[in-house]
Amino acid sequence: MSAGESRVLAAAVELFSQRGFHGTSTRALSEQAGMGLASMYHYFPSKYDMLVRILDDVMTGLFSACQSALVRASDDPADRLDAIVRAHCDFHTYRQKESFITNTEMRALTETDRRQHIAARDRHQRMFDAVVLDGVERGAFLTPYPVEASRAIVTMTTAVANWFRPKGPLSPAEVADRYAILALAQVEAVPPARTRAGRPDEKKEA
Amino acid sequence: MSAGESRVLAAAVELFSQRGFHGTSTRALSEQAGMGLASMYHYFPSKYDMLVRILDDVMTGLFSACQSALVRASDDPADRLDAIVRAHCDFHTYRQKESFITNTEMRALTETDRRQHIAARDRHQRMFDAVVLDGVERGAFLTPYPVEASRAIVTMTTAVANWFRPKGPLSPAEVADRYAILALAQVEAVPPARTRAGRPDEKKEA
Amino acid sequence: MSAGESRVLAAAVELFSQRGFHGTSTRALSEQAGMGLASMYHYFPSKYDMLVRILDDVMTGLFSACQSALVRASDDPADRLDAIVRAHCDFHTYRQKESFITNTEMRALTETDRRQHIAARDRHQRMFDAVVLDGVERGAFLTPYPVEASRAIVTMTTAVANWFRPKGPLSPAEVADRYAILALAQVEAVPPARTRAGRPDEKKEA
Amino acid sequence: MSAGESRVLAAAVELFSQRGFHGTSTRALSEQAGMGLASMYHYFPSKYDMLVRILDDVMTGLFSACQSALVRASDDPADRLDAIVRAHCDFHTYRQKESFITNTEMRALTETDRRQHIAARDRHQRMFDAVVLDGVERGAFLTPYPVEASRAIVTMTTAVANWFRPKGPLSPAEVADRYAILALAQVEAVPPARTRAGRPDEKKEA
DNA sequence: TATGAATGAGCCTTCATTCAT
DNA sequence: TATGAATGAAGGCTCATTCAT
Repeated sequence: MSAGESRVLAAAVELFSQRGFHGTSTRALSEQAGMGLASMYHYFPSKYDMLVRILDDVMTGLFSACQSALVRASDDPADRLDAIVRAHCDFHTYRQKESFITNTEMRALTETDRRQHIAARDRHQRMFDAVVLDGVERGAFLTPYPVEASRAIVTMTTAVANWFRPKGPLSPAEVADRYAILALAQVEAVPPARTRAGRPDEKKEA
Repeated sequence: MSAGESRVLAAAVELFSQRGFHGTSTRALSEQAGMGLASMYHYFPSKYDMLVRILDDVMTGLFSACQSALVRASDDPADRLDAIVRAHCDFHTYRQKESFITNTEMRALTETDRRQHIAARDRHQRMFDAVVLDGVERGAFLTPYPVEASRAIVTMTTAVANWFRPKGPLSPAEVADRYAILALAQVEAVPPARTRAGRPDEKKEA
Repeated sequence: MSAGESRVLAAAVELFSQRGFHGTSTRALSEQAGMGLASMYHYFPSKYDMLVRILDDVMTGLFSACQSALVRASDDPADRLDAIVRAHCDFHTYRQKESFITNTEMRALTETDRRQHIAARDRHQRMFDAVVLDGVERGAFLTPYPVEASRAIVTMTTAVANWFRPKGPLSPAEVADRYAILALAQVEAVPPARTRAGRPDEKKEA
Repeated sequence: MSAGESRVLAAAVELFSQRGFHGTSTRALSEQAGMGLASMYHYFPSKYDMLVRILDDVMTGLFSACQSALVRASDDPADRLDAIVRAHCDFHTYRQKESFITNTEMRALTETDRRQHIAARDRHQRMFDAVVLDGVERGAFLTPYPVEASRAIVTMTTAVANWFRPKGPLSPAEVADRYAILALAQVEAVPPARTRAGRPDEKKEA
């Protein structure tokens, strides 16, 4: 990756995360990148391609980070969940802006690109599902809602990119620690038998 | 609210949620609203004002929904958390599009409006914090990380607006049920004593 | 003239003089007139018609004011010039805003209307020319440039509408007094024999 | 000044003088300038800035033209007035359109810019005042109303831009000659003792 | 590699006017 | 007489992109 290319990419990450894709003009990008407007077009054929590049990088990085975390982890379900949650969390603190863009600008993609992106997200979600379901099968996790728990874990960890501040009270590692613990709590617990009044639309999956 | 006004607002909710604020043109809005472009300006002085109106309505509605849920709930901490999570969850399924806009378009606000909005979100988050911390004080919740748990609960429930599909497998009530259970699991559990290798940046709040 | 009509006309005089014809919106006019936007159209078929009405009134008023001043004046050339200059001057202080509009908004007229207006201005100018030329013929005025003097007198007096302030140091009558004197000075004087180097384009009327 | 810039400026001078600032659309300007609409914005950040530029250029040019005329003139009061009137007159014939815009579009300026512009006009007027008052002090001019005469001279000469036609009977130099003579006549003359009936509002400065 | 100049399409908004009530 | 609602056209300006240099 040439120096110019990475300057442009950094500018896009910065501005897309601050103002959104449609809220960022090419002029603003070129200023942020410290080059003339036309020069950017030597590195990317269009503004849109910068977005695609960022989202692709994020999904690729996220996937491989989680995968290699699992590879390094033991066979213990709790360990595996711990590992993948930490990896996911770290990614969203260390590469916060790119992650945030991924969370918010998916809709700027073309139909085709969006389908691809969603597919990648689904594959990613399924990595978490697999860990949780494996734990349930092996009796390590007791949650009656493994799929919902898995999704909740991914979304709450993804949201770290929305609120994390490097100068805040928690370091990335501390955030990861705590989110790993919260995640485990969700899957290990068995819900208390609780009587609650039925609600009008309690119909599906009953 | 006049008929025209609500048509415009509905159009804005629909398109802002699909394409984002900056990605929605006033022409598209007027077509969606079924009126001439200039006619919209009888109801809203600008596109921006539509956004502000939507975000204000969401924050107001969210706040009052959660507050009245707490009013109706018993004094039991688990009951109170259950109530507020359900209320929050319901809001994000029943008023999904508006909620989604709130999640994604905050950055389109002016500095002043954004500050106000963030203040409202903070007050809202503190409602959850208060419920969790109260449960911890009274010994009902054992989590060592009440603030993080509270934030995780809010964010994972907020994210419901991102993925929920009315035609999906779960009804809003079922989603609310399960998220209430997952939320409780996060605060009730005490983390297992677990030995883990320290990580390089474990420095803050140690 | 109905009450509504004169309110509209007063609003038009006020705003056209302040912001110009093209710089005044119908909405601003309706607010200034204290009525709804559509109501104005009961009194004038269009914004343009208000302008035409104002300019017509000015030209009519100006013409008759000057003419009746001449009727009342004696046969003495100096007296006649004095009378017409005072009348002209008074009109531009007492009906300052309308006069100012006439000075500046002629170009907003359609081709046809502009021709008519210019014809009226020319007739008006010729009233002054006649007074000056008569004085010259009768030996009362010595200026070698009666036509230029006449134009200069009209334009400098017309410009009174541009700078006169009712709260300024001079009353309308004082302005008229002095301008009458200045006008007489221009026509009565014979230029001193003055030797001056010729200038490159001294060609016409030589 | 780039070629594009002066093409835009020439277009603005042409159209603003014909139709006024508010009556000229940017599209019309771009056609007159022979370039695309967006291209104009390489040279001027807004239509308004073109106006400001024109008015600034006029005031600067007018000021320096009059000043250098005085520098070149002798010490004789009549000579000085002759020089400054000629310079002023020439400016309004040679740069007629810009001058005309200055006469008519001052009101399109923002409050701040207008104040600046008026200040410049006042300084300019005071140049004339100084010449006339100096002549009076030194006994060369006998007019009892030097300030009014000075203003009348400036306004009648300024109005040359309103009526002068290059193809008309008088060359710019001839106009300047005659206006210099008319101006001198105004200041040199002493008004005849004239008895006139008082008028109702003869109150101020009595 | 770099960029100043250029532009067609589109942006948000306001325009003068009409019409049903 | 009065006006709220509506609109097609036009307003000034910015957009992402191209191209000659």
